[in-house]
Amino acid sequence: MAVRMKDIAKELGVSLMTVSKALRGHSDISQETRERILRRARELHYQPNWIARSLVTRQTFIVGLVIPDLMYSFFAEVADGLSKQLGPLGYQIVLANSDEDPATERTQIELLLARNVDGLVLASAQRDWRRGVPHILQDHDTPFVLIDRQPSGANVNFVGCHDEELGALATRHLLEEGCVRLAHIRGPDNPCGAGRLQGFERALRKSGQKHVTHNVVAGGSKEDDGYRGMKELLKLKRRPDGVFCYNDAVAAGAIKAVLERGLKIPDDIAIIGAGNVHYSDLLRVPLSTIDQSAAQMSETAASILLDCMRAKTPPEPRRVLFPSRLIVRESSHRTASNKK
Amino acid sequence: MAVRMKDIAKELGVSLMTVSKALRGHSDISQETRERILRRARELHYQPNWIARSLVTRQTFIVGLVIPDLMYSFFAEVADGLSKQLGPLGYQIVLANSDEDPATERTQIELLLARNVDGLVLASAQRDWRRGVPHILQDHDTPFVLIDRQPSGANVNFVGCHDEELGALATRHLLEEGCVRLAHIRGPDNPCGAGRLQGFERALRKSGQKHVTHNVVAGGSKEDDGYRGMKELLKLKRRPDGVFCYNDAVAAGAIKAVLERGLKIPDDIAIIGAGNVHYSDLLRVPLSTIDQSAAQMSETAASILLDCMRAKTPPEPRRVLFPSRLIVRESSHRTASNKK
DNA sequence: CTGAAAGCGCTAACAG
DNA sequence: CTGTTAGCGCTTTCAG
Repeated sequence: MAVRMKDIAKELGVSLMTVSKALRGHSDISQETRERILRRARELHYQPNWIARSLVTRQTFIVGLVIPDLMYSFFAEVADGLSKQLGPLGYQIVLANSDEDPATERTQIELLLARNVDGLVLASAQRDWRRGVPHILQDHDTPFVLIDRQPSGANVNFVGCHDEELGALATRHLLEEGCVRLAHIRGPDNPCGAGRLQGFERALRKSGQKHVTHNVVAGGSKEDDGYRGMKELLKLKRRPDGVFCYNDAVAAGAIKAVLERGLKIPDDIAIIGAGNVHYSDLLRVPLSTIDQSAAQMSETAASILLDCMRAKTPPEPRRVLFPSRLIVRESSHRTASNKK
Repeated sequence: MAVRMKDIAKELGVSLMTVSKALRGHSDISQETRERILRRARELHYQPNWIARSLVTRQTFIVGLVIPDLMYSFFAEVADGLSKQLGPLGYQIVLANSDEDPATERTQIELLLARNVDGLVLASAQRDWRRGVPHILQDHDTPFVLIDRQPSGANVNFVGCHDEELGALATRHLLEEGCVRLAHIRGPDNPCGAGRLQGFERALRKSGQKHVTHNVVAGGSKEDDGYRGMKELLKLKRRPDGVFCYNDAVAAGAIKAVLERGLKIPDDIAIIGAGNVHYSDLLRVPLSTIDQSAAQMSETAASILLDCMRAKTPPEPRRVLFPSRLIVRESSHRTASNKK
């Protein structure tokens, strides 16, 4: 059994409180007693019981991170960044994987709240934020920051990028590269997937080019979804020559499907993803993508969360949008001869 | 403020105990009272306070996962597998990133234990397991499973593969492909890195081929380490024609360095990694690797841990070694003409 | 079937 | 400077 304060106190013939204070560096303990206590505690490998401490202080030094997927390296990067920011301050992170399912996400959030986490970072899988999660979160006054997935018109902390712009940026790039039969393998049915789709469509409308056609196929957020989506596109009589994929994982799947079919990227089909995942320049065909600054995002999310956790009264919600940055690599960069 | 049992009890005019029992489905509560309580609890979105509950039951339903790196997708796969196994049973996972540093790892383990986690999964960064961690773990009787990183001769739960065999397998493959100037970009200075290195050297000795030379360069476990390691190898007068990399991340970095130098893979240099990370067949040059069955590993680790957590008395430590499976892709597969 | 008493390991507030 | 008292929200034990 682990040592408790009581044990140290009894052994040293002082009261439990004296031990408690000494251990936490309270000033009103004599130099000598403090040292005696600290030494003995060290010898016994004493570690304060955080469960007990949390029960009274109402602080757990735990932050919950809810993400739809760990395998997609974008969220692994977020998790990594968050733990690097928060770890040195004594926080640990509880990971909850919603697997892109709104109901699972709800349950996980509830559990996290029941554990009295000090804060929450959510890449939400909710289709409609307003009806899903808010009231659970509002009952508890646990601060939270949404990340990556933008909730439609809710006044909450958010760090991410403007999805519609992102979609438009990717699409304009394909147009500029001379693609005339565009397609989009869309993401999940949530604000994020919807936003990128809208950006795609808006950019097409604005381009004003009459001869440009387009298609949208169902996708998702994972590699498999991209693979299937692209297969479907390849069945079309007039197959696309430029495809914007919801994210890099989807794009990776799409590339696979194209190469299997024996077509060339970008000559036959140009491809662009989103996320700028850390290995995307090492892919079969180095992947063009829209950078979302994952590292900075998690850094910002962490600092907003910290502000909230430290504040007495909840600060005004902040929304930080990082600019979408186009990164052109081989998968979409057509040589002059290929452009029309 | 969140609702407590006390609130429900007062409101319904029953005792706190009755609520507690009803909520946990105790049989000795009348049908009617139970329903009244359950209904009200649901209406109020009551969630039991796990901190309080844990303090008395000594169960947190939290499992700690300590890994040296999240970005290397192998561990992300482990984290994912673990949470998929344990999640449905009501467990959540606290992530602790040791960043390949033994001291950080120790601190993280101590914190996890102070949080009374029910169990621990460790991909340990300790150089020498015996002097590092055991006594911290033995004081607490928290069950734990080591994963991937094999401790030298300690009788504890372990799930992973035989590193020396893995190294030998990779090396034999390179020899069979006709490489004659082998090199190894080694991993961290721990049993795992050491084992793979030994396998490399053993396979070379056994091959008995006199004209085969070899080199070993310092590396690490990340992409950068591989990049730097390969750069160093490329400086040699007689540069290697076959390189075994500690893991896939290192191999990805190595590939980058080779391509930047304008050399061909596998014709000029064959490369093989380890881990069979999920995107390795999508890499610039599809990566040959040794599969370590990440998914099955985490599944097995989870089930061993569960057995321990449920058992009254600690079961005999189990060690499960998965076979290393060679996966040949383009990065090491030389055409006949290239073989000597 | 229901509830009162005691306590998990710790800290806040105050009294000596 | 040190110690006492009173909980945090829940469960365990045992008496009604």
